[in-house]
Amino acid sequence: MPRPNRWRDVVRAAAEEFREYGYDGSTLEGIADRVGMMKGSLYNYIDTKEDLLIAVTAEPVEQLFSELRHLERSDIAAVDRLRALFRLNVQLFTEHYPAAFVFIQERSRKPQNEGLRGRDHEYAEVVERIVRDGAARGEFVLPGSTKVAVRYIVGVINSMVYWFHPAPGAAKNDYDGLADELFAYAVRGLAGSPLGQIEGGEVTREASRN
Amino acid sequence: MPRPNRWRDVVRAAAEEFREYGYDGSTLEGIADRVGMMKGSLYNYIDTKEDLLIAVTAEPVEQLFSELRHLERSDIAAVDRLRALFRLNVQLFTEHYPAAFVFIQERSRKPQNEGLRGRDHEYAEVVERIVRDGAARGEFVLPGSTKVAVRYIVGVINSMVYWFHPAPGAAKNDYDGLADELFAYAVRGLAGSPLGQIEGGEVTREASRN
Amino acid sequence: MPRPNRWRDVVRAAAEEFREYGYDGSTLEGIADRVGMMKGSLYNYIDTKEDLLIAVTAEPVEQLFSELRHLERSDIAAVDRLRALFRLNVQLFTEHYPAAFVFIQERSRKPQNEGLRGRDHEYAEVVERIVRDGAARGEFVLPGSTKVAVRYIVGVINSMVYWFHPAPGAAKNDYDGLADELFAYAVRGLAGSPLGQIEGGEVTREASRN
Amino acid sequence: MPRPNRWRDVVRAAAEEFREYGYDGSTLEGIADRVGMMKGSLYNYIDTKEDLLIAVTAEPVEQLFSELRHLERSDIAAVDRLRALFRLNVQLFTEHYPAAFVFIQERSRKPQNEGLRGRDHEYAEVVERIVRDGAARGEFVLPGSTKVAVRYIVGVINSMVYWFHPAPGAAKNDYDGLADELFAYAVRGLAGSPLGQIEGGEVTREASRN
DNA sequence: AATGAATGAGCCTTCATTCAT
DNA sequence: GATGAATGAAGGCTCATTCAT
Repeated sequence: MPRPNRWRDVVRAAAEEFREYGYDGSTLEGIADRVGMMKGSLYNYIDTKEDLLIAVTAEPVEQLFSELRHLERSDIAAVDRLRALFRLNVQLFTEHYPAAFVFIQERSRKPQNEGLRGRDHEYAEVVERIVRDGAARGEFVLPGSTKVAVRYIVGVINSMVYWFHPAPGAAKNDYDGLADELFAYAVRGLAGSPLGQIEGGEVTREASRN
Repeated sequence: MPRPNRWRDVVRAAAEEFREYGYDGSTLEGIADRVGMMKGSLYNYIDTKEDLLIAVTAEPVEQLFSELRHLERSDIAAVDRLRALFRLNVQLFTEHYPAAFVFIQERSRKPQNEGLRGRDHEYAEVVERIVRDGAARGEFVLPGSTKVAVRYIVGVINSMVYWFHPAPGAAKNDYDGLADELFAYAVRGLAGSPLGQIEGGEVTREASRN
Repeated sequence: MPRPNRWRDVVRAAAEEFREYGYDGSTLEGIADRVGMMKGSLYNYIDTKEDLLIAVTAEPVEQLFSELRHLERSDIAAVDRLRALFRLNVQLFTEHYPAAFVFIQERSRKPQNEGLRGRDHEYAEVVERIVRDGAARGEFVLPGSTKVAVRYIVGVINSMVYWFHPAPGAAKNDYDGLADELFAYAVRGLAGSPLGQIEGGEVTREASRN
Repeated sequence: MPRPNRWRDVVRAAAEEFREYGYDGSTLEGIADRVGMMKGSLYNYIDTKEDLLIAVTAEPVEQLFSELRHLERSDIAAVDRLRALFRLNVQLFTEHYPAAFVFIQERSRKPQNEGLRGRDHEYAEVVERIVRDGAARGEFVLPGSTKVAVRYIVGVINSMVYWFHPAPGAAKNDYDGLADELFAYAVRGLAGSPLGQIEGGEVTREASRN
């Protein structure tokens, strides 16, 4: 009788605990409780608490980057790549909400976290390539430095974790409409040109119910 | 030789410690060290560690809200109010960087923090009034719900704390240009209408050096 | 080699420490030292220091009350019930001296201790029933209120803890003679009727060696 | 303008604080609060906290012993001396309730307290002389050792502090009746010879209202 | 793999005591 | 005498981590 490996449960529990109390505020005992084991048993899976932080974010992050690589290889307009980026992120948040929250929230912690910070930086570089490309092609008009433009986009996307709470059990694409809506703001602003001019990714009203 | 009251020093030290390690990761001893006193002495000023979190954010937050009230009483276009909002925030970040960072970072902690969360909500309401007003006047065009528009703006502003590091000793208005630049993105988007159409608050290139 | 559970040791150590320094004057470290563990390890058994106070007194107190219930069900004269009560208490003191001392000493502490105080009151009620019954049967003659009579008896019994120090390793009934001697004073006073009139429980001189 | 010396207030405050929380559970700040001064100011009156414990009990104890000396010089029957002893104690409790409570409660604390313990012993000696004398004269009949008889009497008297709460503002002799009532029990026991045989000190029913 | 007891370092908080003003 | 700030030594409690079973 094969005993199911509980590593996944452990990681999920850790994600939820970190989500709720933050990394420092979380307790190995709290995590063990969620899984239904003793805190000592966690050390059959990890060496240190920090391992859990890495594990929590690892898979979702790798998945995102894998998809980002696909995206960057595609031969579409910068706007469309940007729209896809928004969707990818919303999909990630939908499927891995706690992990995503934890990543965003913990990336600026002092000790260690080099891993998280490094990934954060890589992500910004992806956005930067899209922005630069779009600017070069005339799709985007940057009134200032590229850097600010990039941070603006990254900020819009990351700040979602503070207000976007996917319904439990939501499917990957359930919030694509929301992604498009936010994307629309990012690209044409609050007062920007009419929506019609941005083709594709129809924004549905229902999407913003969250 | 008068013994100066060190409450201000204590709050400043706490702000910096929280900034660096987060609230949970911070130590009263660490804070006391920065002030140059024993950790026990802190209790001449506070009752619990949590008091420091409140104290750190209290003054800057009150200052911001006081200015927001002024702003809301003014009789200018919604766009202009929004631009002013961006400047106010950047000025706040400039003058109270650690406190602002701590506020943004800690507002989603679980235990307590009702105070922070309440202020967070109030802030969103201010933005909401500006957005609604602008939409009513035709200054803004909302393709989706107001809620998302508001969160978009709030997100753009708040996410600054993760990349905006004012020079030590910077003066209040040193980064108004940066505020305008970010404001421009918020209002006309990455691909929006030419900058010229948005009067006032000229964006200077130098502003984005940070 | 089985690791024995040390809860009993912990409780015993706590009883001795409390006995010696009082609850407030006692230290978890002091208790842990007696058991031979680190103070932090105590928290595998308790949640707070107060738990130890409860644990120390719980078993002896329950044992006493269990025996009191037996006693009250018996169908003997009030004098005899009272004599039995004295013996029960002395036996309790003999077997659980530190715990008994701690109970008596700490029951009037301010914070909490509702448990102790409640038991104290229950005990007085048992005595009251004996006294009332004896008065009704003409065995006792109360010159004043029942209340004072009850407190007189309770006082005589409780005050033993301040001078009665059972020999280490003493057996349960080793001091029954002492109990009878004290009982004799309680019932016939310093100047009372000759001892012979009170049947049973012969008072031995040797008993008062303590 | 003569500033009234607050030493008395300090001692009274300490007595009440000790009464309520015990010596170890009491705080110099709590005491200072009652007097209306800062805890640091207490050190204008004392050198250490222990000084307060001594001060609290000193005067009442000295007063009692002074009266005991008078009593011992008097040439009356042992019974009468014993009755006077009960009255003296009740008067002391009436006039110095907190102090008396503190004395009784703290005398068995471990560190120091040699002073208190010494006085305790002296007191027992006084009682012993009365008991021995009464036994020699045939006023008392001791079925066992003198020691137990003495401890019996001391216990009856001391245990009063746990149930006797004089009305605030009560006068010295307000509870003489209660003293006599208790004395009656001490001398003739619960089942003893009729009250009438013990002359003097009429026991009033009202006395036992407390 | 899991358990539960133990460890040891560290944290928040308390408090008697000191001291410059 | 009084004040308020500071000290420094604990003390209760937490928690990541270890380990024998």
